[in-house]
Amino acid sequence: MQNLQADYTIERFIETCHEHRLKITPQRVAVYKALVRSDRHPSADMIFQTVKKDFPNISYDTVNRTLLTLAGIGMIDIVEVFGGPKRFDANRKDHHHLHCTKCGEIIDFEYREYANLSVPKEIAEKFQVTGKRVVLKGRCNMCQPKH
Amino acid sequence: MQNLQADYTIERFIETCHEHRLKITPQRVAVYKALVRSDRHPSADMIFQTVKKDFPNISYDTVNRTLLTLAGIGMIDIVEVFGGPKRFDANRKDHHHLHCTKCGEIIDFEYREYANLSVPKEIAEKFQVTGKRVVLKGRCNMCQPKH
DNA sequence: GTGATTGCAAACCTTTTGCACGCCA
DNA sequence: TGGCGTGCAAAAGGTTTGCAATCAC
Repeated sequence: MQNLQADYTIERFIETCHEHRLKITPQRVAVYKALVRSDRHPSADMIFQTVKKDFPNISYDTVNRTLLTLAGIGMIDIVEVFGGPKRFDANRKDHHHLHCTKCGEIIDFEYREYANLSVPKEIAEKFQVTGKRVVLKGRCNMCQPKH
Repeated sequence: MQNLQADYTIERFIETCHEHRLKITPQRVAVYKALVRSDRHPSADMIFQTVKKDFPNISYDTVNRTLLTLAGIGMIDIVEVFGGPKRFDANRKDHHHLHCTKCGEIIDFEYREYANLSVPKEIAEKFQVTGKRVVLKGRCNMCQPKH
């Protein structure tokens, strides 16, 4: 997973914020860093718990609003879930998801063959597609029924 | 959308309930029917509003619990969302989703070419895949930026 | 009859909102 | 300085839980 994060730099973060007229605050930087460092699609609360260690005074609200703001400008993603709190992702690489229907975990994977997924013509005409993802559902390693 | 629903019969519903030792109650039948008739991935509350017309005494709880129970035995699906309440789907056909990042709508589509999506070998070894879905993100017809 | 299911109410968790203060540009 | 962003507190929305009464089998 480590290499997935190579593309992120704080400089880039600052640049993108400027483009969108967003102020650079220590809180925003901290939230973004925490998200980039995680590979577990954390919820706002998980990020909050992490950031609080360095920023004891930060509020949950700020974390949540920052995540929504960053998602709004496309700097991070909101990940599809099957219930429960929103989960976020700073992984900008083309990747796909395994979803365990038992424990709810969402696991990233990359797969070249999915890169060229075509979009049906009728859809491309009406719908401006900005992202494609394959979601595989099933039971993860830990949740397989034992015999 | 009409044809998507052809496969559903109450007989089948009853049969599956029996297999799983679930009792057939009027509430369960009503909830299931309401879901089958909808093509909009309704939330528990949307189903509740519908069923209430015929069943003024049904409680939101019963609706919600019924949906979770049916999802638990695989008779219906919980649909991936990007925040907000759980959404359900009784469409058992192989289909895929358009997700509008603006209004949040999730739209079904079918596409033959996605039927044969391969699963990476490393994943097939560890992960018991029970479903595959392509999720396209973007702006729907209504939400396209106007010029 | 008996155990599963329902309806109700309270509790819980996440997200949203309004506002005054403080900080970044 | 001006306005955006933060922290706080309250409200709103969705989901879960416990329990007594009821219903399907």
